Amino acid sequence: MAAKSKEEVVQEYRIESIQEATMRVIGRKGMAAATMQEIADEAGVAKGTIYLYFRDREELVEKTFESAILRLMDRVDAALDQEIGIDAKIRAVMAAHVGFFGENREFFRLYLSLRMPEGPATRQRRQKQHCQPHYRVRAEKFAKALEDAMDRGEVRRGDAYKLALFIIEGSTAIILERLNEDAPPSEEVDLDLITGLILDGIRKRS
Amino acid sequence: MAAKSKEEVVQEYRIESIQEATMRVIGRKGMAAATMQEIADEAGVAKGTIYLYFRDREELVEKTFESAILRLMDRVDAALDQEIGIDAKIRAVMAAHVGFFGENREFFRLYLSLRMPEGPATRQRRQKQHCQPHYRVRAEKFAKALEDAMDRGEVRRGDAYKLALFIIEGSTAIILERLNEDAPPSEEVDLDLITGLILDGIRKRS
Amino acid sequence: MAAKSKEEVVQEYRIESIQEATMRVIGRKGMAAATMQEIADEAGVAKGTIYLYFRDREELVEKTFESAILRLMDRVDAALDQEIGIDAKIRAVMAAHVGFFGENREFFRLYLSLRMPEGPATRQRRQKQHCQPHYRVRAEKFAKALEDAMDRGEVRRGDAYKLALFIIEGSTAIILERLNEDAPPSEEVDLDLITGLILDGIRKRS
Amino acid sequence: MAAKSKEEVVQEYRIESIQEATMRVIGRKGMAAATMQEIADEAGVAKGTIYLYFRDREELVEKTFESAILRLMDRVDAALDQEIGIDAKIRAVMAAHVGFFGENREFFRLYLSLRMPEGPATRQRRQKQHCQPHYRVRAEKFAKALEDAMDRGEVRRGDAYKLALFIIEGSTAIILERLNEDAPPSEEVDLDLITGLILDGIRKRS
DNA sequence: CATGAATGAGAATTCATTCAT
DNA sequence: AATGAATGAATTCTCATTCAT
Repeated sequence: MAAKSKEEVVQEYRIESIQEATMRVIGRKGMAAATMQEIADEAGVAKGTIYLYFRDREELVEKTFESAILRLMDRVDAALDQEIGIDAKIRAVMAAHVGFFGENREFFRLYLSLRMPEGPATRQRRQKQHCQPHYRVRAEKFAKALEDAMDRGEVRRGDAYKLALFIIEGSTAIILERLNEDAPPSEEVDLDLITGLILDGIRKRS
Repeated sequence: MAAKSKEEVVQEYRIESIQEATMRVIGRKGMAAATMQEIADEAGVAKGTIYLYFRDREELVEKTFESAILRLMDRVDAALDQEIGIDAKIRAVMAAHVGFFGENREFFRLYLSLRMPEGPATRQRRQKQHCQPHYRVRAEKFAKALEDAMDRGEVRRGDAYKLALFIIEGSTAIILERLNEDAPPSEEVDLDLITGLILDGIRKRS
Repeated sequence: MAAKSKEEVVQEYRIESIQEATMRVIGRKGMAAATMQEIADEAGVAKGTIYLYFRDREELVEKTFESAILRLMDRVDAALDQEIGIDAKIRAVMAAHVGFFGENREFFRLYLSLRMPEGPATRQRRQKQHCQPHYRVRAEKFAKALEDAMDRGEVRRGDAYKLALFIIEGSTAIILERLNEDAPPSEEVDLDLITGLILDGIRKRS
Repeated sequence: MAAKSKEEVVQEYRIESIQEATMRVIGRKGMAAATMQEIADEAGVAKGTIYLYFRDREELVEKTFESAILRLMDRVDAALDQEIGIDAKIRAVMAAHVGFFGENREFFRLYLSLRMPEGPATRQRRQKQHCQPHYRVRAEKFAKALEDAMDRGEVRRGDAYKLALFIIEGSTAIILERLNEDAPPSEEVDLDLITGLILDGIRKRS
């Protein structure tokens, strides 16, 4: 059995604590002001140690972003994979988002900095952006669920990918707003708002 | 008549061309990699000249962002101020966005970098964030239009501010996606998609 | 006879007001922080105008220093040229210093920056130091008076030049201290102190 | 025994060699023209290394000045603390000065730049002037010795602080003159001159 | 003559990255 | 493997000087 050697365990632990430190520091100072030194201090390791596990700052940030977003996507996948109606599915996906960002508030800044593709010709100083795929992957997964619902007649036909983009970004805006609110309403209230909006729009119907 | 002296004209021209250069360079390289030197080169002036018109890099970026966003908001305001139903109004607002971003593609990166409040404790190195207000102002204006529509019975009652956030961010995602598409569909198609989604949701109705 | 043309008068007036401005700004900000812009503003002329009358910053500062020190030296010369005993002469010289610095408080900083030879190999960025001569000239004039007094038997024989240096710098220290005192004593008191020290030393005699 | 760890030794060595380089460069180029790059080159380290040991240029210059002046003051204190008559004491103090400046010729320019309080409103760009105290402290220590001598009847009563200023600055002038002389006389000759002048003045007595 | 916008060399400072211990 | 002192490229910003108007 894949029994991890002590070295592997230590290694994984290091990687994790460095990534957590990275997220905390970027969450605190913002992407541009987060220095390797401060990240190292936060992680309780020496600056040089970081370079044993990550090629450079860019890779560190990217991998940190990726591993967080993967955890988010795991939750979202779990929601999407359920055999439930599109109503419940959307609600579950949104609940996954709300829960994740609530538990990982420091991820916020990192997410804002890297979530979107930066278009062509980006590869400069900071940010060489191999991250773009995730954005698409996430949207595509959601689009797939929408297409299934379209097939089942639950949802009107349309460009599922763009709908997915709209829904993800729109709901993210609300979720991030929650983080800034002094007294956010219960999750239920915001979830109702989001799912209601997505499913039925804002138009009043008799 | 407020006849502008020659100096004022020249001054305005300088400011404009520097801001345009700023937008182009940030559009090309990204916020972090855009250096004063490259902006100066792009604008065809010396580095020092920029400092005659802007206190420092921060003010340059901020003012550049602001003047662009003001142009966007002018268009949006024009759309919102029309005496038309919420359907048409939303479509007009979205059309304003699509048009603006289509004409100002370089603004994209700058917009992504500065549009959102960065939450508490941001005031670091770069970005003292006087930009935040615009984000809220824009959302609030839109929220006001929604509230009016609620009063008129066109729209279901709900948290207008959060609805506005959702709509703005969601539609922005689609608009930005257009910029990356090799062969974007006609504006009409995307506008139909967006307004349809906002007004009626995705649910299929018999 | 040398009737000054209007142009010459204007020219002299310009030079004078620029030099006065230079002294005031250096007096206020210190040598290093005094910029051409601020000097121009203080003088009420454009930056470029200064360069019509002075080759560069260095020449401006030097000439400003020189013209002030020449005024000081005129007073000192007047004191030295009197046909009076060395006691009275020293007192008169010191009175000239006290009076001059009292009237030209802004000169203080400039004086501190330039008074002394800076040794070999100075010619750098700021300060190419053609000013050194004055320091020596002043000391030599004073030394000449001491030598005369030695010849007349009023003063013990010794290295008149070094005595002069000692006396000038020592008394300057006291005079500058006056400028910093909130409530300086009457000039007479400090003059008694200085001349007493120079002439009779500090030793108590029966 | 406070055995220093190797790191501490290395650290102290670095600090010392950077400070020595600072003194040499300022001695050679003058305060204003001494750049961090040249100081680094002179010290044989990289520019960045200096910033590991000193916050900024100002702190570097200040600390360099201070540590030199402290060494001078140690010597002066040793002279002042001796239980000897004022004659011998003054001579010893002056000998300390002569010796120190002879051994630290590069300190000269730094000393000229920072020794004196620059009067009110100095706190500008360069020089926040924590250096002022030393000037006063040194004068006050010397004044204290003079007061003791007054109490013992060796010295006439008078404003001890101003006398001290006079003596320090006056003798410094002579000592600095030595540094510029091609063939300075023996120390003894100058010391005789200085102490004679201070104690007995220049007046010839029968 | 006077102006002041424009210039660009040059200075301080930061920080990702390396490498000897 | 871990460290952290050292590095130096890169960046921002300043300001003396020039020159077209």
